[in-house]
Formats: sequence, C-alpha cells, structure tokens
Amino acid sequence: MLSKAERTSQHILETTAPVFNRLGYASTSMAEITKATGLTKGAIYGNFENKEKLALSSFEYSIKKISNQIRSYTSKVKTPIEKLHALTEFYRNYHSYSQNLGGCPILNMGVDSKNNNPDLLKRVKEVIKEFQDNLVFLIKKGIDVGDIKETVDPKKYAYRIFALMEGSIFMTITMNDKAYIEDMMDFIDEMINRELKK
Amino acid sequence: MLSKAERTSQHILETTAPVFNRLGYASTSMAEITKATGLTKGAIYGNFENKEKLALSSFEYSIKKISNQIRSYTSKVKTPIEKLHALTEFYRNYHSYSQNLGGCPILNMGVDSKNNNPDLLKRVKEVIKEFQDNLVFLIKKGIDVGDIKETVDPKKYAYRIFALMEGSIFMTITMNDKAYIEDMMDFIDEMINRELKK
DNA sequence: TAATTTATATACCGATCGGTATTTTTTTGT
DNA sequence: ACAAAAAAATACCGATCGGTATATAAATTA
Repeated sequence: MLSKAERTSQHILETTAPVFNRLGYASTSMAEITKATGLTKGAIYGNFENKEKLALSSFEYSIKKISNQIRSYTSKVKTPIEKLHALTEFYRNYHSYSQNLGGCPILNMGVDSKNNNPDLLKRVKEVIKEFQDNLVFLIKKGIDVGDIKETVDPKKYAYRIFALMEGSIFMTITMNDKAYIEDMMDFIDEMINRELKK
Repeated sequence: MLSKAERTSQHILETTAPVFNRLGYASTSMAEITKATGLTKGAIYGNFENKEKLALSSFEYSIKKISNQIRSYTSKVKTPIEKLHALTEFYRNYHSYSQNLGGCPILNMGVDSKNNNPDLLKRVKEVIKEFQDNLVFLIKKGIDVGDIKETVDPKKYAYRIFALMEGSIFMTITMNDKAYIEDMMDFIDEMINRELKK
C-alpha cells in the first residue's frame, strides 16, 4: 500500500495539473491550489518544495497521462503506417479529452514558460524532443520494414507532423471548435498516404 | 501635432505591447510597465483606465503592426495565388521580426487569455476570425478570377492555412529553431500549388 | 507671460502573493 | 493500544500586487 505522503502527493498532482494547465504558472496561486486540492498550505509544502517544483511535477503528470493515452491507441496496431494513423485517431478524440485538462500541456506550458520560467521551458523542450524523436523512430522503422518510401526524410516529417498537430490543437481550443483538429487529422492522413506510404 | 497625452499613450503602447506579449497578462506587473516605459503609475493610469484596458490596447497595437507588415508583402503582387505565396514569404521572415516582439500575439494571448481573461480572449477570437475571413475572401476571389480551382472549399483551406502557420510559429518560438517555420512555409507553398492552383 | 488646464510624479491603500515556523492531528511500527 | 514519527492545519511573515488621492510639474491657451 502507498504511504500517506505518496497518496497525498498523487492527489495533489491529479487535482493541480489541470489547474496549472488551464491558468498557467503565474496565474495559479497557492490559494487556487489549496482550493482545488481541499488541503492547506501545510500539506502542499510538506509534499512539494515550492510552487515551481509543484508546477514541474504537474507538467510531468499531465505528459505521462497523455503518453499513456497515445500508447493505448498506437499499441493496438502493428505497422508504422498504422501507428501514424492511430496517432491522428487519438487526436481526433483529443478534443473532448483535453477539455477537462484545459488544452494541450505542451502548448500551454510552452507559451507560458517562454520568457518567464526557464526550468519549465527546458522541460517542455525536452518533452517536445522526446515526442518528435518517437515519431522519427517510427518513420525510420517504417522505411526499414518497407512500409514507408526510402526517399522520405524522417526528421522533416516528424517535426512537421508535430507542428501540424499543435497548430490545430491551439485553434480548436482557442476557438472552441473541433473542426480544426478534425480537418487537420484528415489532412495529415492524406499526407501520410500521399507522401510517406509506399 | 499630436497632443502630449496622445504621444505618451503611443509611447506606452510601443514599449508595453512587447512586454505583455512576452510575459502574458498576469505576469506583466505594473512595476514592469513603469520600468519599460520609464514612466510612473500616474502617467500610465492617466492614459489608460486599468491594466486590462492597457493589455487590450497593447494587443490591438501588436496586431495592427503585424497586419501592416503582411499588407506590405501582399500588396506587392496582384493575383490571389501570388498573394498567398506572399503570405508564406512574410512568415518566412517572421522569425527575426517576432523575436523582439516575443512571439505571435495571437498565439500568446490566445493561450494566455483562455480560462483567465474573457475580454481579451474575445478580442483574440475576433482577430483570428478577421484573419481567416481575409483568407477566405482571397481564395474566393482566386476562384472568381479563374486562378484557383472551383472545387476548392475556401473556408476549409483558409482555416487550415491559419492553423498550419500558428503551429509552426509555436514550434519555432518555443524550440528557438526557424526550421519549423521555413519547412512549414515550403509545405504550404506546395499545398497551394498542388491543391489550390488551377 | 500669466492663468488655466492637463499631465505626470509621489505617497499611500487594502488585498493577495509565495513561503515558513509552530501547533495539532493522523499514521505508522511495535 | 501506545509511543514515536510523519503529515497536515494554523497563524503569521515581508514583499508585491493593482489601484487611487493628492501634490507637483509641464504644456496649452489667452
């Protein structure tokens, strides 16, 4: 069984991650956090060194959750091309999922931390790099197994796909219109079939 | 000649707009603003009702500046297809330009104001709508003058192009790597030639 | 240039900020 | 069940927040 402290830390992260994601670092006050968690400052500061460390952990929590969601989609299929399409399928359903989360943590924290919070920005950049590297790896594997054209530049398409997704997420969340994500995923699917698929 | 108040208001907007854009609404304190302008609170509050009104005016100022920049590109050419390519050309040079501005105001303020600042969010949404409507109009005109295929859905492509641009701006600014914007503009140019151009 | 208006600077307000020392409560191990 | 340890609640800190009333200085008009 988890210790009390571990259970509390988990509870704090669960309730705080969406708050940081919605409001951003500066706008999320300790008062907001105590309200969201139902705990007092004593409990928060007993489990996390300070607000910055809590924000960092909250970001990690959000990312881990999304990564698991993505994996649950991509692990259902076998070939790299299928996995790419599974990714667009995930994002097609991402809108409803990200509603209670308050948008994409990478996008929100990326914009929020830039010029403001170097440590958080550093982590955001690392996470972006990981996501992109996974895509690069996937495309490379597709080329290896003869699924994807040898002429394809893996890095170029990995970076491009990621940018396409973030752009449509921004538009969907900001305009509160899922058409952006849905159209973009159609577009990415077309691109995969036209430019990647052998 | 402009009155003293008008000159001061202009000076405040010029110096404050990039600060709001960089730091976001909540993180931009009145202390930051007095520091950036070299003025005191008395001068700021004498010219702007409160922080929120100043942030709104700063956003308008940034948008107007960008709109003028875009127009200086698109007005140089004649046909709708040429104007679309002029737009990608603008964004190719947008990176260096947006450095001192602190990224794209639409993206930054969109993320920043969501869940936080309803009035500012409303204006961001209106501005996005204007930008998109301009694109819709441009594509429609392209169809009218026989420049663009009749089968093209203007709204679909206008919204898509805008999302593509914002996505690449986010990536370029966050990762501090202009490759994202440059590759995306290449990609949009290709799309225009392949799917829009008659 | 003197009088008046306008604009800016100064000094201060209550509220809230993140953070901490201390006390009280709850777990935990025996 | 009891003692020791750990966790959470409380009360408080100085600093900073946005905003304002008032005093000073500068621009404008006659």
